[in-house]
Amino acid sequence: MDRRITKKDDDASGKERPTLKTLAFMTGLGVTTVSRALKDAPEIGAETRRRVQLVAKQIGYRPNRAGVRLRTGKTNVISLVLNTEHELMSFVSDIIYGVTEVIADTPYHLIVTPYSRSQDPLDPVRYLVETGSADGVIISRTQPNDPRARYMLERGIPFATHGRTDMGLVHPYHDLDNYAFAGEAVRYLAGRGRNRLALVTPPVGLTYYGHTVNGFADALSEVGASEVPFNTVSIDHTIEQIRMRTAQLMRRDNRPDGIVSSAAAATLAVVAGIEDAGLKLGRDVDVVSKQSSDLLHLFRRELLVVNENFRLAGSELARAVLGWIGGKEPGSLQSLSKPSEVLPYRG
Amino acid sequence: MDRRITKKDDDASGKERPTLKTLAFMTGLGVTTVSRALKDAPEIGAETRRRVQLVAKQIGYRPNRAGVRLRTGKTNVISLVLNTEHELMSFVSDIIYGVTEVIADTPYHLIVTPYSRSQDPLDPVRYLVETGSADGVIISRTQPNDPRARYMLERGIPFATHGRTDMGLVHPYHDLDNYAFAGEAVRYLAGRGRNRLALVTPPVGLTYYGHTVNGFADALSEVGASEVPFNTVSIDHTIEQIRMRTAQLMRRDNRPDGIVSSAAAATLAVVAGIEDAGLKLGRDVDVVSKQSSDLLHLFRRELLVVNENFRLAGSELARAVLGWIGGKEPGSLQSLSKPSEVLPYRG
DNA sequence: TTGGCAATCTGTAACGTTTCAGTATACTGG
DNA sequence: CCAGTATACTGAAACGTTACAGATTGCCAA
Repeated sequence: MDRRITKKDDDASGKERPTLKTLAFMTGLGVTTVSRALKDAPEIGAETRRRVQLVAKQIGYRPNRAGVRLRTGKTNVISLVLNTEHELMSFVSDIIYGVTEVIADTPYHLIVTPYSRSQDPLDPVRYLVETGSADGVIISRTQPNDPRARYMLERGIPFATHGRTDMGLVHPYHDLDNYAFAGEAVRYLAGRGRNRLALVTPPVGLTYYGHTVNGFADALSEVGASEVPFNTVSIDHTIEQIRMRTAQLMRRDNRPDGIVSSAAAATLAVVAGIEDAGLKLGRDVDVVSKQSSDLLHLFRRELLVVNENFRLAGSELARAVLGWIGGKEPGSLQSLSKPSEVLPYRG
Repeated sequence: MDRRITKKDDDASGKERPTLKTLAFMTGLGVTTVSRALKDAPEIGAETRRRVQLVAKQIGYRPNRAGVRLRTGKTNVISLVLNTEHELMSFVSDIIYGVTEVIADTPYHLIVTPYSRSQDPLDPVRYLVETGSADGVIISRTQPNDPRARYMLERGIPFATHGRTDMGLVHPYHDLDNYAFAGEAVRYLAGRGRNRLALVTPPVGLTYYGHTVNGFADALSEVGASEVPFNTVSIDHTIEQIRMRTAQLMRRDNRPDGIVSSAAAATLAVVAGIEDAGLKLGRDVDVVSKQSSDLLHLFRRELLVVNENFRLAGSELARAVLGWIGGKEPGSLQSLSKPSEVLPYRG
């Protein structure tokens, strides 16, 4: 046997990052044994196992991600796919923080995969799947018939959606009950005597657009109020557009006396529009708005708010993906948050 | 030669992701040749090179990240290290988008590495460096004497800081000129006849705290105005705290008639506090505030704003890190943004 | 002719991990 | 005492890539 001295036969020297080989050398075992001992394989003697684990802890052994990934295909990465144009502000950081909270004491890393308006939303997902860059994926801006969900379901890659789909396919999701939100909002406004209501909708095409619109409509007929159509804007429009069109709306004869808004940023614009039209919030019109951080009441105390917790959403989505990766049933990884009740300014 | 048939000798079948071996088989070359042809090595014949690259493009070859990483140590990852408690809202998503914009057409992925208040800020950085999880790092909340920067400089890992240090060590950074910001703000207020000014500072301990305070002080004496001390808050305090203490401040005899605020969220609280004290913005007191999205003017049109572009910051930071990784001089990768001028509400 | 050299190309080893197919030892029941 | 088997361990191969150290060919100068 021609046994040449190779570069690393003088292992366990000191400065280099320890590997299984280092551990094997230190314990006098084979790398196979060390590998199995570290993952509590049953065919390793109890004492050996403890010994290996002790040494590993002592010298701060951390498995090399590239090694694991190359051998097993497991990336220990989950990817959050984000639209870099639409996603409104604070939203994103909260979700990210929620996700990181959950994966903090797992080996998982979070990578952010962006896509822009010009691209097909399927592109980034296809990239992730084709290159095997992640073990799990989180997507938002979910549509009733979502090609991304369908694609990942076909390829068998675990994912979770922020928002539900409606394709008769089962997969993990987290969503706010926007049907309930819109309903609560309408009932609250009706309780204050408002009966000509307008809705600032979510982006047309997303699933929760439908939920919101339905909740709004159903509650309207329940309380016997009427809708003032306001289809010219959604929360995806710019501040300027929303503001202008709200002002137009509020100058009409049959202007609404109550508005339900699906997002805080849009609400700022709506209020500006209302005031542009010379009307006063709380007197001429009441506005109920979702918000994700507690800013609207600083803005105008007359605003009526419903809180949505995006940090929670991030956590739930991460939990769902990890659960699926871990072998749980996708159907058991779905969660729906109730919105808070409608909150007027308190003291 | 005992040449056993191994699992993958029947390569190039179709469904599997193509590797160098696949390309080698298809072109009839060795994997070494293919590898070098793809990176335009000079010792490969021009025609061979073109041929390999053509085939590679045709079948959509993408180098396996784990393979490259294992072999070379290059991760093709850059990490953004974030504090999950302090970082204020929209801030974060803008930076992320800025970063992703720059790395979009590079092989780099962005991973978000969080740390919480309870932890030593050095922890996540140490983790990244020790596990070799990234080729480059971006940190924020930079301090004059920043242990993280020092640590990474020692280890020789490329990084960029959002904000400058003051340790006599040179490294890439991007920063807003907060000295200029505070100065402009003071001069603007003085121009409106305000001469008893207070400052809502950045978090004590961060480098730009000093810049801001100095810019404020120097401009004060330049214009002959006086400072009303307001050291009880910084923009790291909660909305409630800022609001309460502003109200207290504004009820005192020697209350300021002008306030400079270092962050939009704090400004909301400041305004609330002003109004709690029964005073009117624009009449009793003027407020100049930095903001990163165009919301403050919707909030109160009397506010005077200075814009800070965090998306640009993200791009600059990413460019800086990539530049350093690519071998440029760290000293050449520093950039300082001028703040916008002070903007009153326009029509 | 021959030695040298440039131009192209190639096999092998190595990065760190897990899995497959064992091997060595001790113990069991007949 | 032996076959059979459970227990505890091990070497080699493989994942996909790059670097090192050649190998082969053709050409030119001496």
